[in-house]
Amino acid sequence: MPELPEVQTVVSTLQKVKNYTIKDFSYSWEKVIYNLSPSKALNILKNKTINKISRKGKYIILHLDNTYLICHLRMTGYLYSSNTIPENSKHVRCYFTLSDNKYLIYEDIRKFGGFYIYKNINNLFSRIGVDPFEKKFTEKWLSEGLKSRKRIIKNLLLDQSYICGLGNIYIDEILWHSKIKPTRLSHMIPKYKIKLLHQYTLSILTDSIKHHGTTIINFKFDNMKTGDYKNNLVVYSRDGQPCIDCKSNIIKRKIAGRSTHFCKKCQN
DNA sequence: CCACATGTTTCATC
DNA sequence: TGATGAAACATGTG
Repeated sequence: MPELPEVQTVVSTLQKVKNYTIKDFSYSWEKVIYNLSPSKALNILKNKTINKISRKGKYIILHLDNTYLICHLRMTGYLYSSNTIPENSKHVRCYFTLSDNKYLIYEDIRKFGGFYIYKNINNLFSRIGVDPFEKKFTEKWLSEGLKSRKRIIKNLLLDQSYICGLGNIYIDEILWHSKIKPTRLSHMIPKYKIKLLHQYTLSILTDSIKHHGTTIINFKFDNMKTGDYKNNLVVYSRDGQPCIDCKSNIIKRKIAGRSTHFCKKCQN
């Protein structure tokens, strides 16, 4: 479920585990760490301190001593800290016991998400592109990227190796605000719309972060809290309802293999 | 039973 | 090469 604003929300609330040390690791699903066996993971993580918690794209990065513990929530991941382990929660896939009787707990209904453990952060950075909140994300950079590719804009914006952090919901929202049809080829988008695309990418993500992201089905953070940017969505999950600008019906179609919502009249 | 779900990776194919 | 689409991952809901 989570895209950039939801992941940022999680990262903000996880600041409270900063300076805690990992003492133990327990799991109920052996594939919860993508690139290592659980026993090797424990060997590496044991007694390492969480020095910093940051984010790139949809990845949560825990900076340990000489090691990175990276979490991707995929569709239904829920990473939070607590003083107790939940007794009757069906979906706890693993948890890290921290110093001072704190826990870092990972729940995941669909088991798509999980962790990577890397010595070198370039293992991650080399496969993902520019985060919209990085300095590199300028109108000029975006414009050159769109012109040099000839791809359906929805597909391109979903491509995490180009821009990382955007997902299905926010792309639909950003394209509506920018008046760009999701099937438009990237090199055919006029300059003034690229300017809008750049501006709305930043303003919509910023706005959503202020609302702690969007909870439609599963997104939770901290202690069962939910985001309320849902009330600000203008196209996503509003198919059949009137466009807030022109009143014609919002269309839902499969594009790039994902359900895509847009206004036929406003977006060209 | 079927379709669908805020994501990413892999593989076959154009 | 580069892009696309389908499948796989696994579970739940309507």
